[in-house]
Amino acid sequence: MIRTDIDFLKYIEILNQKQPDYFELESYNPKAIILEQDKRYQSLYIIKNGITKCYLSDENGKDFIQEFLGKGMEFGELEVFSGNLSFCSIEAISNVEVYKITHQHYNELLENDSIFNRLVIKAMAVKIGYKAPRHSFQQSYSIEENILKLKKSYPDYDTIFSKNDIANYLGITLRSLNRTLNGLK
Amino acid sequence: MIRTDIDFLKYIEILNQKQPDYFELESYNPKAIILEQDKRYQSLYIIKNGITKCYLSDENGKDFIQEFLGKGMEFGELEVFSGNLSFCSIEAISNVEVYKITHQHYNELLENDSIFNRLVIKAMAVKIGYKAPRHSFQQSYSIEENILKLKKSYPDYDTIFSKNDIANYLGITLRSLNRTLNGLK
DNA sequence: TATGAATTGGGACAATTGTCCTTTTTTAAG
DNA sequence: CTTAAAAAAGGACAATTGTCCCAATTCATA
Repeated sequence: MIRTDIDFLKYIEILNQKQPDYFELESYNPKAIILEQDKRYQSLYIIKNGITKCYLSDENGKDFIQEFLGKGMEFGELEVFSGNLSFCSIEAISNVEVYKITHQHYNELLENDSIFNRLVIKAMAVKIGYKAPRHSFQQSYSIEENILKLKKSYPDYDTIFSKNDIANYLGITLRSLNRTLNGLK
Repeated sequence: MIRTDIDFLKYIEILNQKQPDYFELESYNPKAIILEQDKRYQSLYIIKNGITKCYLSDENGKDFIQEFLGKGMEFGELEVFSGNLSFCSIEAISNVEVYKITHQHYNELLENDSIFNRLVIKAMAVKIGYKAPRHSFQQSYSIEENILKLKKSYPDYDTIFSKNDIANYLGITLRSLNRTLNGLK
């Protein structure tokens, strides 16, 4: 549910010591929008601390939460390769610290640092790999089974996230979430 | 709906001329399983020709089609980085030709050929980028809207794919698909 | 061309989930 | 401490979608 990548974070912190001019440390309060959908950015981010949500908003104002991102997760990196506008928004849930790096510096690292390169590829492979099973499960199983699964892997999920976020993560309405939670009691 | 990556395919064919010992050309008939979920592989594939479906099967035997893959799409590459068993199955829909390359050779190319490296990263970025909007749309909109969207981008989708595949792609039952198609007539 | 298998189509009903509201509870700010 | 706003909870009803069938059609192959 909350993705992390500790190896990547560790390596970023090593790099940050070697080349402090590559990274900028930023802080955000809960509810701050760090990255906004459909905007153009020159930089991307790696989470040093805290939890964010990554979500898509559609024209009706409905949000679809893709994932919750924690330590070591990067975001805004896809735009380096596609050249497109950012295709999701990132909002801080807790207090969040991020390393910010420009596309240009990121590209330099990718080309000149093979360890960095490998870590980035690996992170992307993981991102591809976990999405499909989740969406598959969400579509094939009932809301009840989805909540039970969530509870199993994150017993205290309901203390960290709002009901609304959980519903948006599961792709259901708040009403359905409440109803199902009642059924479980 | 049918993903392709022509730039990547072109580059693979250039590489194949330079280093013919890296690639093996294989052919499959419709319905052949090229890659099977939960098995271990030493090689991965790039599609030279034809259409395949990439799907996950759950324990109840339900299939969830992630994508249809066409020219230039690679599959089985995630396992190079994760070391895990294959997490989806790939089945030929039309006659299919693929380039097969071992994990080892693939890794060598990644490390020594920066153009190849960049194409692989780009392909992964695209894979990450298109999944989320699709699943978001599928969850937020009615079956009818999903079918209309499909028709728009692939007017002749129903001549290429079976009804069952379309239903599995949309994450709905065959019954629901038929009902909705009737409503559209 | 006969025959069983796969694919397509749809009726009837049940279950699930969403929509629209209203109420209660909690939170945050003055 | 008061008060407005946000979050949580849930009633009533409607709409959507699934389940379980069975019939018709097409396809592949002996």
